[in-house]
Amino acid sequence: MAVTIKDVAKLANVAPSTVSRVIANNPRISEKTKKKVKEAMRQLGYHPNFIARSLASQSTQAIGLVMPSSADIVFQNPFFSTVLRGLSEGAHVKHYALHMTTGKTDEEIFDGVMQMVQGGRVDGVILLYSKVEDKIQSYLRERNFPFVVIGKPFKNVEEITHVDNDNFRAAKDVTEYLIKLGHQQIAFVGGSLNMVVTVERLLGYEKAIREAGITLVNEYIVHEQFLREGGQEAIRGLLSLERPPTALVVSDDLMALGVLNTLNEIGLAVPEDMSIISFNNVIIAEMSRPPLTSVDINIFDLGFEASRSLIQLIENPKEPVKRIIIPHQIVERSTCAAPNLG
Amino acid sequence: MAVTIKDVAKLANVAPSTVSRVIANNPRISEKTKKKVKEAMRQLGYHPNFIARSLASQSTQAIGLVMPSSADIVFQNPFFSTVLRGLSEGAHVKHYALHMTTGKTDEEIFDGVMQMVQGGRVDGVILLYSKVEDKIQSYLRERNFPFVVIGKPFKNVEEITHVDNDNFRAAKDVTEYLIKLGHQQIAFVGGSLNMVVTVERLLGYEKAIREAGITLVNEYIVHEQFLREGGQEAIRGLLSLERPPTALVVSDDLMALGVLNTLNEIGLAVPEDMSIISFNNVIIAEMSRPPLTSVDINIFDLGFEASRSLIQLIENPKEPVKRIIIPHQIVERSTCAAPNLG
DNA sequence: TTGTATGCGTTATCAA
DNA sequence: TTGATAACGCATACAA
Repeated sequence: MAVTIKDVAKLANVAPSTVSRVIANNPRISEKTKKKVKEAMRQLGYHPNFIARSLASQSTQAIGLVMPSSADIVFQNPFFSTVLRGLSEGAHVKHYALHMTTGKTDEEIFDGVMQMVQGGRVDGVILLYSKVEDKIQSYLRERNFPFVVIGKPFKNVEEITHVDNDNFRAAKDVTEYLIKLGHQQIAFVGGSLNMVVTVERLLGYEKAIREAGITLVNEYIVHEQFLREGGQEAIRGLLSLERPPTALVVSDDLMALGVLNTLNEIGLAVPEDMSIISFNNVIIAEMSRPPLTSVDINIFDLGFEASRSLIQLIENPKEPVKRIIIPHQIVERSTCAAPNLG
Repeated sequence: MAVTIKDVAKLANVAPSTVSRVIANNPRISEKTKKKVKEAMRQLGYHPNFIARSLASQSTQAIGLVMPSSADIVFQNPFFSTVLRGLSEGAHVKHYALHMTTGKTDEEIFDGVMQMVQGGRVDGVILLYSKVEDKIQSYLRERNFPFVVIGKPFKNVEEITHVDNDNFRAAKDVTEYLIKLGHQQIAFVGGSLNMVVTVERLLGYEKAIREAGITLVNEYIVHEQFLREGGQEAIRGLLSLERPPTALVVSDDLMALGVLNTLNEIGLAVPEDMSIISFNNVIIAEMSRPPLTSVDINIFDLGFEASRSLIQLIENPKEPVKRIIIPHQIVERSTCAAPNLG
């Protein structure tokens, strides 16, 4: 058996409650006994038992992380390593631990969340993604359980604390950037419309197009799981239009990489024949050839701030709902140029 | 307050212990009361409290995950998303939860492990990497705490359950593959020698070289954090030798991508002027141009088996030490060819 | 087959 | 400033 508070108490000749107070750094305790107790702890190599503490104090000092479906290809995205880093560092500041739940199906994930929450394993939850219709968000709201979403909640935006980029604005910026370069035929290549981020970026794209007085072409809007072979048809479809686009707004770097490859196979040069701008600016953006012009959304900060906000929420339930917008910047590299008007 | 075992007991007109037995699926209980209790649980929406259960049963049903330093660039490697998936699915089978600890420095990470372990937050620990001198491994061994390492332990291999590839063999295979293609000047580009995996791969490479009767050239062995600009000098150094290599064994896909870019800038064609073969076969291996010939090490299985083994170890402390070797396969793509003997 | 009582290692509420 | 003592929610040995 491990050494407990009682062992320490015995050695220090005090009551267990006194030891507990020393641990909690209770001010109403004499320097002398504090020192005595600390010495005993050191001697015995005492370490507090989190489980017992959690049970007694009804708080775990742990944050639950909800990942997207592990079956989903987005799970492979370096995005998650990076948010995780931010999340972890944010939690670390306040000495919170990280508890994870994943699952293959939505059902599995939901069960995992229920277990974490009702099982009292965590004090709060962070959703690492935002879907259009999300049972989990409703569930947490109903139970009034502290949670934060990374991304924009689809419903009840005003009532859910979330950390997000202004994806609408970012997409608009990006599209205007292409327009300024002289492009008029700009296509949008996005992921699943079930993800709020895709919706936002699509809307921003459309807004920019409209504001520029360009007519929206339905065929220019494509949604695909764009990795590997899958994306090929979509791109070929785009190129077989009578007026094929001269530029692409791609919703994710990994997708953009797939697009780049497809274009390469077709024999189109980037940026000469086609401009591409994408989002997230993960590590491979700068490692692709040509290096991707991409929107840096500061993924690390997304995670860091999410942890911070959740902890605030946990420690002060009256904390007002917050919406934290992490800034973004276009990182210009080599995939955008003026259109080839040949 | 949440609904507890007592509430259920009251409603079902039984003792709390009876409810507890129903939960535990104790066979010594009549079908009738079991049904009655289950109905009461359903009616009240009862969920067992994991914390209380953990305290009483001295087991948490949670696995602790130790990641490498989040400051480290390897953290960004898609490798981790994939092991995580495997780990998660393996744990899920036996209803274990995942608890994470990360940190920027080795010190932080070590503290995190101590807290997890001594704080009783987890029943066992999985190390997601293997370093040459690792305080954490010694610590866990001393305390006789169940743990599994993904990779090969540097010390006490016979006494630590681990899940690994035969990296020595894989590197040997790969080198022989290049030799068979006709290469005689083969360089090795690896990561930090503090990682056991690097050491193993280097040894395999050397073995193959020697067995083929080729003399080992010290200048052909390079260790670098090869991402981004950093790798350039190393590659340029290699190329400025009087007899530059015609092929490269690169210890990681991401590194290989960096190498590919550098070669591209220098104006060397792959595989015509230089063959490259790398390890891990993460998603970007097939998305690079040209697509990388890479060793698939079945990352998912690495994680899956690690979870399984740890759980076995936890549930049966007498479980013998195991060494699980996950098979590997060379996936031929487009970065290897016969040397250009021009 | 079921109920009673005790303990798991803390925190927290009273008294002293 | 400190010490008893009762929770916290569940598991389990022992009784019945």
